Amino acid sequence: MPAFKWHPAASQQSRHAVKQTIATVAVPVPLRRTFDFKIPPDQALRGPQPCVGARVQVPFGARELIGVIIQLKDHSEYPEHKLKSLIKTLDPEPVFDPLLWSVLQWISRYYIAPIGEVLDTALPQVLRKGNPLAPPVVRSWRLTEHGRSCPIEELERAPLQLAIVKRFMHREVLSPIDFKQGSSGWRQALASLVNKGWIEEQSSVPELKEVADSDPSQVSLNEQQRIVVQKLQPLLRADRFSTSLLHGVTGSGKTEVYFAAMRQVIKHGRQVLMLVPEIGLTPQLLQRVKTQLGCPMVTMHSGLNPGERHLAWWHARQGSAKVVIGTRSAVFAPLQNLGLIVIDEEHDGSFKQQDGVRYQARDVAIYRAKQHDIPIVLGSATPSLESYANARSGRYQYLTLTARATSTDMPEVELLDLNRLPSIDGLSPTMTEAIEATLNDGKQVMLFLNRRGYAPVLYCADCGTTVKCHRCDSHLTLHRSIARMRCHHCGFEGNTNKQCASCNSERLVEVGEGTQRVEEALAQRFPAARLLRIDRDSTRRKGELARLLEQASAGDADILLGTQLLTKGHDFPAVALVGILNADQGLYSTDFRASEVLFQQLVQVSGRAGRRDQVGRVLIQTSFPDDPFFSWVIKHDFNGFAQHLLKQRQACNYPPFGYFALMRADSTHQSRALQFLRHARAAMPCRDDVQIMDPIPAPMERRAGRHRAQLLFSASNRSALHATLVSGLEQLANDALATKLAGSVRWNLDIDPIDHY
DNA sequence: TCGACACCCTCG
DNA sequence: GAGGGTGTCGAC
Repeated sequence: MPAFKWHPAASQQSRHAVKQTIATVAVPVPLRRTFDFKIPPDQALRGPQPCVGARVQVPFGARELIGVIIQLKDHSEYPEHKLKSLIKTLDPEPVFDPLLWSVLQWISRYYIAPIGEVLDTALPQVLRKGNPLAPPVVRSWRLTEHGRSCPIEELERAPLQLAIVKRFMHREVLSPIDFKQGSSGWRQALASLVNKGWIEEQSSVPELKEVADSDPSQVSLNEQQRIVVQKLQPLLRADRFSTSLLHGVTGSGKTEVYFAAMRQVIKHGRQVLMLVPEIGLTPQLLQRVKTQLGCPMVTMHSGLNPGERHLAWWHARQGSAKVVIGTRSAVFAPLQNLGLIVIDEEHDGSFKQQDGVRYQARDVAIYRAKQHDIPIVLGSATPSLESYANARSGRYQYLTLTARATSTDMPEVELLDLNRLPSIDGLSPTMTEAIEATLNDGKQVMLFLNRRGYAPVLYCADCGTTVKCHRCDSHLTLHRSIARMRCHHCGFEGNTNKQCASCNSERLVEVGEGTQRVEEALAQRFPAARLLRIDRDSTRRKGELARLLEQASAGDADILLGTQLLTKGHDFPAVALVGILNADQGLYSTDFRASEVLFQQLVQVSGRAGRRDQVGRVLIQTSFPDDPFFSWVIKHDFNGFAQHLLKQRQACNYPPFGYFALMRADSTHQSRALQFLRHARAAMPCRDDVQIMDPIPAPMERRAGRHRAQLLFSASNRSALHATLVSGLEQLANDALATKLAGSVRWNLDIDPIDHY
């Protein structure tokens, strides 16, 4: 693999190596290069002896940054007198273990991402800020012998201290959270008590508790699950790299298979990493992991505060956590004793990081498994075409679960032709009747509409003007309940006008329907039904989504109405009818992946119908009922559809047969983004096996006040694409005009992009 | 003459 | 990406 100028090959050097005087440091800036610093002589050095992989504090321009040592050497290419010195070293040892280190180096190479940013994303915030590489501790206090023997009357003139001592009568140990509600003077009060020797302070690392009520033996597998687990056995035992795709229809019980595999690995004293989609980390799943695996576990996801994150990271690193379950970024969890990686819903888009370092966590996980020489299991009811193709070609072991675990049949799917059925507020009469019948049966209805708000367009009946966002090329969506117009692309929010801005007409028409409009219509039509709307607007507050989902699956709702938030891996056992109110967005999209995603959504959402011994019914409203797309949907024929898509993709050399990279640029100045990309294109070396398109404006040219453009690269071979980009970027850095443009143009590179916006 | 702002450059 | 330096322009 080529070594890049900005990214010298790093070898994990022993910290006892010959004394080196220069440290090459990766700093967290979006620059694809590293910087050299002088290492002060021993007596002047603050902190432990520098070693590769350790954090250091360095002067950087007018700032001081925390970076990571990439290399130690005795000579710098950069003039000696211009070098600055390390301010201090922070770690006596590398913060990353050698295998994770090599994964991070690979990410930087593969995604052509600045190594400083890569390392930065892999560290918990607490360590990024330069805190010591030490376990997060909580302080607590207990009464000393002296305190016990003293008469509390002595504290009569210090009421707060008295109150604290009284608390120790009920509790042996008190920690800061016990004082959070109380008066603000508790810190001083505690300090005085410590001074007097009444109480003593201790600090400890919060321990991971074993689960008390777990019962790992309770799980029984059905025949298919047992066969799959048997096939996994040799791979789990082999102690070498292997990739398996577990393709199981919705409700087939993939989770039980994961657990069986995980249990076996844990039994042998190894750790397990389980990645789930952002939405998938629900209390429901965590409860199952806890009770069925019954071992110390940590979660890693965006809902944790920095302290909690650090604690989870620490337990993973120490090996005290046997299972780490988390979202995308958990792929960087420090696990030295890793024995298995599981990726649930591997097709899910949330595994792709969409800003900063644009990595695909599934692919990183596979590379990580290879480094650790361990098995990885990808699971989905609707695998990504990439994984599916790999499984069918034999590169991955292909495991299938074709029957639902509870022996219910797959739901029956019917199409409702919107051309023939008049729909009111997004609901055709047939749909309304079906909802009514289901409610009368005392069963749950789930409705899916991938559009939030009340109406996506507000249109003037007199002059035809629509209300647009002034910062984006898009319409403002009406949110009637709060009487605001919102842009779903930049977050702009404005008041609703009673009159048309251009002709003052009051005949404003609400065109199209979002979840709020349907909610209103349903409330009118079925006033007795308990209605739960689940979309980003109704779940804005933290934890609200989990709460609503719990409420829904507990059966405390008759109609669930929601956007794609509803589609992902949550069990609603009582749902008997699933209605898809508009399947057509995505059917004729410019994005070649749109139909793949739509199919996945339809299958996932249909899969919510009819679990627990009742056959469900799925109704899909569409204006294109004759589109061949639906013939596969109706038959639940993922394989047929996937084969069809693969043929199409192969014919035009699209992923997974060809490889894409997308360079995006945006600027406040119209045309500058395009101009920059033209320079970028010109800087790229020409070769037959890499196609570079002409730069084009993005599908939504203006967004949040910035003009956007993109440049698409495609190749039938990854390394050719990679080599082109690397040498092209180097060339681009020498292009004076491009550099000048880059001042006002923001740009980024997306390797294996999943959407082309 | 001052401050606001856009632009540009550097960062070891 | 952030911070600082420089140049431009309008207001006072």
